[in-house]
Amino acid sequence: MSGRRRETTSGTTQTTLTTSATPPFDFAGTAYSNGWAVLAPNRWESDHCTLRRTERLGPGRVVYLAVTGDGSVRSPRIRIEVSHEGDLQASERAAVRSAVRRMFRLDEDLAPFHALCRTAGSRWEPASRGLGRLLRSPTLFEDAVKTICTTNVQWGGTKAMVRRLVEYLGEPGPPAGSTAETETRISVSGQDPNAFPTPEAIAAASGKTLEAARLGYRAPFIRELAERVASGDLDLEVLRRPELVTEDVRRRFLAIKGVGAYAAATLLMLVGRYDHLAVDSVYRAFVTERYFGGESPQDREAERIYDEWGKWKYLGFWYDLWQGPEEDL
DNA sequence: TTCCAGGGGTAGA
DNA sequence: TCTACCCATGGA
Repeated sequence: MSGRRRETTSGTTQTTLTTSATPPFDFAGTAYSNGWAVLAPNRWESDHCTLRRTERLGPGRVVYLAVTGDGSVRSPRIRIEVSHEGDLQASERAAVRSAVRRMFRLDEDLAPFHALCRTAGSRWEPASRGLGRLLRSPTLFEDAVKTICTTNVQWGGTKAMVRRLVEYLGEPGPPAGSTAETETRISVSGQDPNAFPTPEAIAAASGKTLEAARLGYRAPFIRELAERVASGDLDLEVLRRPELVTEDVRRRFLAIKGVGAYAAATLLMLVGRYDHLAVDSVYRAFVTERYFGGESPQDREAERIYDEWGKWKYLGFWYDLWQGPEEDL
């Protein structure tokens, strides 16, 4: 990890940090892997292969991140440009590095999955070259709120709900600077969004504010989740611990109101457990077309398609979907 | 207007 | 454990 700082004319400072990833690692294939890259406060610039994000480091302390890869698969490095006011303390640099490493799963061992891909046939072989690290959020709270916002709604609705939550309840970052580099950022990405709202902010939101976010029947679920996390009644982060039994983690996800089988499987994926498939309309449509000749199977039958992937079945399906239905079986 | 989405909660069997 | 019904919202 290294750092370099540069003053701008607006009082905003840009500090560049770098961190490494264990090869094989595909930066773009990780950042733009599952849709999370376009849910606020993330935004994906495909032209520059850059993931941007507004990140809250503490009360009144919000920074902008621009994350890029160096294109190397074998000795990959990640560059994090932090736009901030004042000095970026050592603890804040560590927090930024930790957030990015968690988002890109840089400490997750996918070697067994990649090994499976090399033996699963030509369709999956490309995934062994650094794919399968599905983007996630710095906190499990943010991931849980976003997952609930994916239920029973089209993707455009999910994006709109999350965008409104961020706009109405997130903390704004510092005003944009005026250097050429910063102006490039503005011209490319538009107005920077707020940071993702804290559990406390959502718990304390007025009824009118949540109503304006148009979360529909999800609003009381998200409110209750925020209240439980803010009060300390629910510690989501402990569910990331690898020593926990997957089925216990799943039961604890299912105990969250608004989380059913689909959302629990999604959250398990987000904590690095791929044993369960998130069977939704996308899954059903894909396997119906690719494996059942267009005739809708029962869910149990549909799930058996990926049995051979064992504890990696979520990623087995994810890459199958990524490849699309066209290729011959 | 009707259907349904990257479903889930609840009641009743 | 299974089914039926209901749940806001918005796009097609």
